[in-house]
Amino acid sequence: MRIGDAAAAAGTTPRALRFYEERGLLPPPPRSASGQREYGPDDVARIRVVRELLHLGLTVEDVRGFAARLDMFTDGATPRCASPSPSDPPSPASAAVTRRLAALDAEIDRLTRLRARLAGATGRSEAADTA
Amino acid sequence: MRIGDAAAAAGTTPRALRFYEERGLLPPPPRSASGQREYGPDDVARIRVVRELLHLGLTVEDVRGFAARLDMFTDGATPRCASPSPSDPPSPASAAVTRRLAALDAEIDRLTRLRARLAGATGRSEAADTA
DNA sequence: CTAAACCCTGACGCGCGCGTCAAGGGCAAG
DNA sequence: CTTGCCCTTGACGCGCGCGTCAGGGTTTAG
Repeated sequence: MRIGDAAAAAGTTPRALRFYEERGLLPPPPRSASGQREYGPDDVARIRVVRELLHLGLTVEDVRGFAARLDMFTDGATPRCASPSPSDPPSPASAAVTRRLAALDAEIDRLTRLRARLAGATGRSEAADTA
Repeated sequence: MRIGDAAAAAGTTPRALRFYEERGLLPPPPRSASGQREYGPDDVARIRVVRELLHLGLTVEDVRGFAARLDMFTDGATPRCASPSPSDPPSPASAAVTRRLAALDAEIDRLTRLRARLAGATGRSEAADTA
């Protein structure tokens, strides 16, 4: 299948696929004689995984870090970093997840404090909780 | 005083002052014969107020919305939107604050959900709370 | 008088995940 | 053959709050 169909099958756009490829999230697919990209079903599965990871808040940089091992996830539905033994060398994936969690916590923290300061300085006093 | 001194007195940079002026957060100050901006102590106070509001999470757009009434705050230390009667026509300031609070809440909400999904999908389960 | 330090305007850079336009070539249907 | 949609690469746009450089003029201390 060509890029448009692959993109549609994965729920995204051709532009996004070229972007992922350019940034190293997808391997360069084979080309037809005229230079057009040729994707297979496995590629579509991989694209879905990449998109899931991005939607989970990982950055392009994060995902590129362990792009080579992404095929391990293409069979399962949701990526689960099972830890066989608690003292394994941390995989680049779980390291990226840890960093992202820390970054998210820091940002949530910052915004929460900001909200408190803004509400406090203007005389309001509701809470902001949804978790 | 010239722009460098005014900026230093307010704890910021000349570039920021020109930026505030360009975006309508500060009134254009008088110029010397050679075109250099001339600031007074009142201007410094106003700059401080603008910076406080920005640090409180208001956007440039927000602050520009009620820039004309900012002088009301230049004598008090912390801006307090006292509400004389609970059913007043909302000032542009408190409207902006309300919008910012809502935007902050929405963003905190989004990040919190994102964090939960990321933690959940990878098998971790700590909480993220600091408020 | 000269050099240093300041001021001016205008314009690009940043970080992110693509969207969008531009200019050209390919591919299947009528 | 033509029509019309799809593909290719390359480059800019976005939103925010300035930082930073370029290429000048001004002011001030020695």
